[in-house]
Amino acid sequence: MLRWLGLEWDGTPVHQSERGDLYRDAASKLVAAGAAYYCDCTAEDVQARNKAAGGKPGYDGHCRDRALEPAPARAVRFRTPRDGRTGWTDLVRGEISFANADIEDFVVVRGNGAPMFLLANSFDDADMGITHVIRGEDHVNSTPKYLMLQQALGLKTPEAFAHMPLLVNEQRKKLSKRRDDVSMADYRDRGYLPEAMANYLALLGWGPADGVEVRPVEEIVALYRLEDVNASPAFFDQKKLSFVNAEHIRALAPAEFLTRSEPFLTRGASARAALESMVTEVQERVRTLAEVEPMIEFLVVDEPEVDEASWTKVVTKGKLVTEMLDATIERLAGLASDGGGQESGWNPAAIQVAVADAAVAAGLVNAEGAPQLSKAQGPVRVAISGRSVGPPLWESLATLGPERTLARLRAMRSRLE
RNA sequence: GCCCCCAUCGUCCAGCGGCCUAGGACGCCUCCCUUUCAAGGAGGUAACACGGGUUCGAAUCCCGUUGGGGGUGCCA
Repeated sequence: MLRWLGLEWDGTPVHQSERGDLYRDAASKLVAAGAAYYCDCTAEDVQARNKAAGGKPGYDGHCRDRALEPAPARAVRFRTPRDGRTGWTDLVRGEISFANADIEDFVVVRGNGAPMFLLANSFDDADMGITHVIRGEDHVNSTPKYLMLQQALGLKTPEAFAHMPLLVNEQRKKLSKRRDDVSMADYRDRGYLPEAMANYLALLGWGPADGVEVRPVEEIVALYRLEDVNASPAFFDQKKLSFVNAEHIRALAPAEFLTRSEPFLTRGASARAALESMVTEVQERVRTLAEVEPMIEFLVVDEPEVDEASWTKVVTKGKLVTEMLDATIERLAGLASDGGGQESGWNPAAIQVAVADAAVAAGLVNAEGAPQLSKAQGPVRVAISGRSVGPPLWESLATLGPERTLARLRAMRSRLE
């Protein structure tokens, strides 16, 4: 998924599950140095004592000076300094610091011997030579612990931290897996381009100085600076994502658009051929790749499904519908038989002329007697596609071909008897 | 509760003491173009949370208030 987004990584992945011994060793060093200690308090014990003490949460340091020996079920806790502060300069937030006294003695290795994530994380980062720790704002509070651990272990701390603004939903709550659409795979499957995704995501919390928001990812990479990221949470706006996606789709070379659309075509070669015949028309209209097939479906299916709303709008409320259909059938039939059955006359320009003629014959004209193409095309469009909106009509008819076009026009005409 | 962070149009971003009668983008609305829909063009709608300072001068600096978010596990 990172690769889909165009993100690469250095080195080989490190699996924390295979490095348990390393973390336990580190914890032992901590204990030996007096920076950590064994604790046999259960969660219930701690809770009970806290309740008795007035209900304040957190570990009370019960075992801090008991000098317990290692034993099964005994956890290792880090001995937090009682005074002083721990802080850092955050690339996006500036100076942040915590009073050490506010940080409880946190568990580093569980009673069952399993190291805690925080220990593994801070150890691995130093071990792998991580220079920049870039993560969500929700990690701010654990950063002092991370720092304390590395310092106590004598490890090198990262050059810089950047705590990015959280992405929030309409309720202004942090995006969550359960509630919100956060799956990249999902966006990919819904027809969003990876470059559009990367582009839009970069725009949350940051903006290019020149104000050009939609642009190639390489440019964003060149322009992006963590120091310029703002610190307030950002709403993930699907509407704007759609816009950005549409822009990136339009920026594609037609051949590339075709290739990218391929996975979304479920109707095989005929769908591909249909799309090929009117790529640019479709490309310009679609906001996601998932919208491609519905737009050309009428060219592929035997009988297009009739959309109720379209029928009502164009047929029920329309005027001179039967007249228009009759006249159109006549002209197009003539056009189809022109040139002794050759299809040379069946092209968008000729079709437009024929339909315009039909409009005049049907009486769909304006005050000057010119054909009202906008009204005239309605019945024809519904007849061939079942819908009142779609790609340009002349091109659509040209691609559909005379036989199917006439058959559909006649079928609709008979429905109106 | 305690700790940390945040606060400019509905949304995202710009603004980092005077150029701001606050700019751009998405959305929405109007008009133009137009064979529908898109695209494109021209307009419009709409914001510096509040209160104190500092300063000749604050959206910009400081303090407080309010509001919002995040964190507070022997979860990752």
